Amino acid sequence: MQHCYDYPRPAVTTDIVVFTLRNERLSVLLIRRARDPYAGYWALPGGFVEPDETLERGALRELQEETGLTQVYLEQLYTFGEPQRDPRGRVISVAYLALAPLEALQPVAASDAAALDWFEAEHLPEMAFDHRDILALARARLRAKLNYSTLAFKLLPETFTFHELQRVYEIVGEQELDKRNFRKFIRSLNVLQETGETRRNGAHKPALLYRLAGSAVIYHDRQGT
Amino acid sequence: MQHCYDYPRPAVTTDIVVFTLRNERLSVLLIRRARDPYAGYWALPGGFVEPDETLERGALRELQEETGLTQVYLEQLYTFGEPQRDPRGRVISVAYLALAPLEALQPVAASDAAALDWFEAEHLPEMAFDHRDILALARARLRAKLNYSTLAFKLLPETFTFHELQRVYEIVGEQELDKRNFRKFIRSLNVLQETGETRRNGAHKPALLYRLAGSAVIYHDRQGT
DNA sequence: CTTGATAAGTGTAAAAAATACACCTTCATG
DNA sequence: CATGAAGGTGTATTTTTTACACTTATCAAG
Repeated sequence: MQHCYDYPRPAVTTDIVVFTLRNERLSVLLIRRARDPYAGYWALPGGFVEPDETLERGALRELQEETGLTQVYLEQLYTFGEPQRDPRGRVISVAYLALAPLEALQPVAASDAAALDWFEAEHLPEMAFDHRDILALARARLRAKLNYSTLAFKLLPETFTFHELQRVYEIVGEQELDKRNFRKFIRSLNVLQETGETRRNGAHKPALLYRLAGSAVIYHDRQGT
Repeated sequence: MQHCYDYPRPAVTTDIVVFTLRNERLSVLLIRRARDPYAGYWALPGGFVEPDETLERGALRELQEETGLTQVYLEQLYTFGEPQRDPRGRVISVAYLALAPLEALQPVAASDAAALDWFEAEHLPEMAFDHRDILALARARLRAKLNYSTLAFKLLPETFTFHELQRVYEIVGEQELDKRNFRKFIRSLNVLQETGETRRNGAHKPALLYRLAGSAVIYHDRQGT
């Protein structure tokens, strides 16, 4: 069945940049393209938006279909619309930034795993379309928002230690932080809740476990995107 | 001539929130809709993206066609894609934030002026579609970016006095600022260039005129969108 | 069960940044 | 040439950020 319009229309897709921390590295989930264009190259998960779904639901659906992931934090990143970005024709892509702890990402195995892999943000393979640009923007955005949002927490499981949280800030922010000052900074956000539990982690004092307070807002200080 | 595709495609439009300062108020340019849906309501300028133009060029073209404006600062704001946002069918809109000094906006008179008007951001008329939401987001974004960007300068003509710049920050930020501290803050950005000129403005000391240094970056401190 | 190794957890002093605040300058007008 | 009005300037105080070192709880090995 054909769908006809009086004027030409672009195709609209979503592309999702899924970041997680693996082996203390910021990593992104990519799919190896089986067919042309860019056969053999790696691409962001994503696909066409369907008529009755919101952009965000479309992104979540594509992510589920292509990677099996369902439990991720998602926010809109930017819309890419260069006329020549896809050689097959005009394709406008609404890019999303997704974050999740590695634990939430095991469903990846559920799908066609051969074509799926994690890459360190520092060591990307040859990428299809303008996906390298999209990824670069996602990374810059994530890094910028670290300091005035609670995005970092989205890379951790529900409960976590102070040190784990600090590592997120250090890895994403690409700089080492002072332990005492970091704790002071986080406490000043007033978003931490003690769980009462501890985690024994080796031959030393066990660490207290925290969770993000349910009432925690995403933005603090200077609000913005 | 019909354009046919194997799958349904949404229409893609741009909508542009043009802010300026008028009578010491943050104001936005709206167009009165002549026909249904939302006949008689006010809407943001914008329209369909053409096959061979970038999203940004499309936004600039629509702005020119509908309002006569050509000299504005433009940045992408957000993409709105709720399936029901337009009763005529699926329309995805890439919203842009535009800023310009009132002086650059006289071309407004060039177009069908009867249907065009400025509204104070605080006193908006009944608006079509989800344009009120778009406007609210644009306003929040502008305000948030004041403190870590040079967006405020985009609301001023090429040369301006310190006091005029302060008024921009006060009006957009919705709070009064201390004169001496403000000057210290701006100087610390290192983006001001003295023109050597002054402006006589009444029975008092004339004000020095400045311009934004050509090398000035948009972002300072914490970079981000 | 004592000892040593390891990461967790804590406070204070110094430096930097942000804030509060008042008077002199320059010009136009009468 | 006196007056009124906005332009322009510096310093002291408070707040925030940074730098920095020792004690605590646990495990493993002797």
